[in-house]
Amino acid sequence: MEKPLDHERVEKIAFVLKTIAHPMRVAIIDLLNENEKMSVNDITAYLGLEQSLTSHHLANMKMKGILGSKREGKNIFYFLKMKEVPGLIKMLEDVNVMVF
Amino acid sequence: MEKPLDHERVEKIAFVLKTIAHPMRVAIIDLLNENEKMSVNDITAYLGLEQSLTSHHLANMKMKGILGSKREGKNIFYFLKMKEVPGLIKMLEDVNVMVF
DNA sequence: TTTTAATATGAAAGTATGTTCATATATTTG
DNA sequence: CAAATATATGAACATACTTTCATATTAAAA
Repeated sequence: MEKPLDHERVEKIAFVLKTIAHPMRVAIIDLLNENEKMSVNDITAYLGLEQSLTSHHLANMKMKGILGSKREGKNIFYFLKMKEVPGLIKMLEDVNVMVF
Repeated sequence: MEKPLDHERVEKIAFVLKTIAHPMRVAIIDLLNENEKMSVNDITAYLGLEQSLTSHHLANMKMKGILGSKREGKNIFYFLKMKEVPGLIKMLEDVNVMVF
């Protein structure tokens, strides 16, 4: 039997989960898992969102260490930085939720 | 290259993530991963919470299919129901979050 | 050097989530 | 059956998160 997680770990785990626990964020992460890097415009267009909303979500995930970004001329490309994250989503890919 | 997740899947994944994205919930899940089943009292005592707060969290996770419960006399025991969930936490066990 | 394209930012509004408190319900025990 | 124990519930409040909107910034192109 393993030791229970200590308080700090629990906080960190919840922090990461909270950061990605939103449909738009999951979609963005999935996209970036398949594309290495994408501009804000591409993501916005691909997901059919509003520019500034996409930007807010990206900035938030970047601030929290999930994503990174890099300017290339007029564009800013975002990419996955926290390697554990796509795995989480993969693990839930076939999850079955009755409440839906 | 894999197909992007469809809208419904994204929603379901986010739904599960949202349900567990809270330190108390992570701790409860971790506890139930190591104990098969636990009474509300045990969980409350173990985590040092308030009875009714524990109860609210448990009820919420049960309603959403993460946990199940079973009465045994005076006690009600909760247990893990959604098998994918402990794996998510395991996957983040050693995650490193700079913002902290 | 003005205009256009791409992205960011901040504040306000809207919505959802977590917590507390007081009380209800169910089960066992004396 | 009255008291005690274990758990649930609902409403009020507090806090956090998401979205929108208007505007700022940066870089490229005309």
